[in-house]
Amino acid sequence: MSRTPSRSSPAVVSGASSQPQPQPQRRSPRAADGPSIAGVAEQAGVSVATVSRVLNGHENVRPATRDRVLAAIDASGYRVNELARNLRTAESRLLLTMVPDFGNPFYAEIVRGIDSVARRHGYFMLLCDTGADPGRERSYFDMLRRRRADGAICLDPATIQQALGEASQALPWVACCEFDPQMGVPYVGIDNYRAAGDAVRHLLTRGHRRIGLINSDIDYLYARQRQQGYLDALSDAGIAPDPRWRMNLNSLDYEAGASAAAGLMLQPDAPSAIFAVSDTLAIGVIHGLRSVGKRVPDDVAVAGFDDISLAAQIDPPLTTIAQPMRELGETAARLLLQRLANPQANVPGVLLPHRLVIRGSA
Amino acid sequence: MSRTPSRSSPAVVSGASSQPQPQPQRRSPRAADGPSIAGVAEQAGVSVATVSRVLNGHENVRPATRDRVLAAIDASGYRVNELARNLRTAESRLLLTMVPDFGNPFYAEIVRGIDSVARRHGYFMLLCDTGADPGRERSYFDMLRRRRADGAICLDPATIQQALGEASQALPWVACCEFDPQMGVPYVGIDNYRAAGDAVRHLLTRGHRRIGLINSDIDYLYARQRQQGYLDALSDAGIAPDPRWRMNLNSLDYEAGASAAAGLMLQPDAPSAIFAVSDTLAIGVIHGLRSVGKRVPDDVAVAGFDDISLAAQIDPPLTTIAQPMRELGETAARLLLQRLANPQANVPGVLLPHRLVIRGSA
DNA sequence: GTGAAAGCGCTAACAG
DNA sequence: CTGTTAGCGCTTTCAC
Repeated sequence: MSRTPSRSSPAVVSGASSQPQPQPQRRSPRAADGPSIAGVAEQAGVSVATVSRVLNGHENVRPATRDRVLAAIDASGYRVNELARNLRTAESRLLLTMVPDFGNPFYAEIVRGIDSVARRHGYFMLLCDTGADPGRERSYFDMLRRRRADGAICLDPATIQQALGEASQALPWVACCEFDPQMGVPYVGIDNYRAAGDAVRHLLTRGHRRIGLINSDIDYLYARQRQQGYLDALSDAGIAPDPRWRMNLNSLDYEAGASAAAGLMLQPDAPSAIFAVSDTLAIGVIHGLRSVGKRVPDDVAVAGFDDISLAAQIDPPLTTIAQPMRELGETAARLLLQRLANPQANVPGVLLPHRLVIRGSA
Repeated sequence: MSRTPSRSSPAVVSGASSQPQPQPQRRSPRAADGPSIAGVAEQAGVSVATVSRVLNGHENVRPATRDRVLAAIDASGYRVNELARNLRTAESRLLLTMVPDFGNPFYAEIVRGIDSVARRHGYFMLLCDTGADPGRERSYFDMLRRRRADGAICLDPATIQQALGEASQALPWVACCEFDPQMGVPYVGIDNYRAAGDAVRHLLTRGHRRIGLINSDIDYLYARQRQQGYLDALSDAGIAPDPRWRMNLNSLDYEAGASAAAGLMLQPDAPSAIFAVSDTLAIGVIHGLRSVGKRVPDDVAVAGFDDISLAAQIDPPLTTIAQPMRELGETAARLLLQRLANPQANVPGVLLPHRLVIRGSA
């Protein structure tokens, strides 16, 4: 077998470094880094302005000249220095996406959506894992102020967004999934209240009366909205929700769901169904249920939320609320691009439809 | 319930945009964007050089002057324009990380490792999903040439890395997980050959003789190495590997694993154990096995590779080879930083230890 | 200690 | 059509 992993002593297999501690030193401004636009101009026998024109595809260049420039570019292996271009045009063509945890598959698909429209519009996307930490969040917002990025999409808890306060109001950003309509920031999300109600009503339809809720941190607006949807759906059915059926977790990890479910089952009058506000949680719940000898859905039914691709793969397949993840990301990116194009226009808030997906778990 | 999702018509809930098609226009260079360093200098009654000095924490500034500058900065809400700074210092402080599919949880943890050391060294990390597409790969490498980024970490298939050819040899990048030692590019990874052998030998120990291999695209060096490890382990045990037990998939999705496993079971003399080269595949395999009525591990044992956090959660818990994902990422980032700090130093290739984790599936 | 001035490489008027 | 020129905002010698 292999040695036990050891942080301190990776096995050096070949070569050697003369610099054990990485201590980046500034790259010399005058490094032999290939030619600048001036070099190309000289080589082609034209002015830098002309080179710039062909670089940017302007019309007013005689074909012969253009060809000469192109040849010079080719011969010299020239590449524009975007740093310089960006300074001149006052834009970085970089978009920030801030997520609380990019290990969660839910975000992966959203981020793909953002990335695809960003790229289609000539922007690159920088993915930032904030860990739902206000400090990190703030430091990323600072990138906007420092012109490191042109705009941002924030998926962090609404509470954190609010903490940024009015100071950030004017910055070019939009909220995705988590948003406070009052804040005046463009947003895209779903109707969490109704979606949660749909899930609970499905459980009700299946004959369940004791329905537990495994919720995430209440810092998330979606957590509050889904809880309300759950509460009201129960009340509407003439059921008085027992507070002991509800749990709030500060993590969406599988493990968190597993131990929460196991805990819930310890109660004398334990729920016969559990609604978890995230598929990752729900998958953990199923695991936790099994660990205390409960069968799903026979002993306890489980419903999740998001419909990540994994949901259909586990045993039993997960009944869940599908969010249009890809579309959420795409819309967020489009809203941001709109705002960038037209800073003073008021950009809409958008709600996308969700869908109940019934599988084996409930 | 809700309407069916529709790509073309998101429900606009509030506000309205005057610009339906995002058509970014250049931000005016002279925008009212807060003061520049010159403004601060004027306000503090000093030169821009002095402001720059306090900004960068240089020693030779009289405390009184420093305070005056700091006050001016504070009062004006000044933020350095990193675009300008970057042009001047000829570095972007941006690192690229290229992954073939960032939906795979395996990469998430590696990327976290990269991100943490990058940030600790004052760099931001741009995550790029190449989809294992050479064209996208190339375009990201171009960011290095255009100075959009200072360095890159590539997790894409070795075949693609090689396709980049010598042209990229001089660029500041390192390979992670996928690497060709011959290429002269710094790398970090594990001993895939031995790791695969360890997995297969474990299956052998459990008494299995007919062991299937569900492999990924052979473009990946790891796929070839793990296959060889599998083959040799079998041969060493005096078993002639049946080619019908082997499958190559061009995806690591759960679905791919599921249908591959189902297919494998159709054979007359189907394997009694399956080694999948990725946990995501293995999870799909278990699902696929179940769908054709096979129990795991009683009818068919399953071993995976990676040890993503999900592996312990599914039923049955997955026996797998653990890769030190976090450490792989951290090491890759450190190697890159080393290379940046000292371009001509030859940076080492590093192999990190793996570990067999025995759970319920095999 | 502090200031003046020279660029980093590029784009965009403005002339011609 | 093409060239000249003036910066974008910052860092960094080089004087004083």
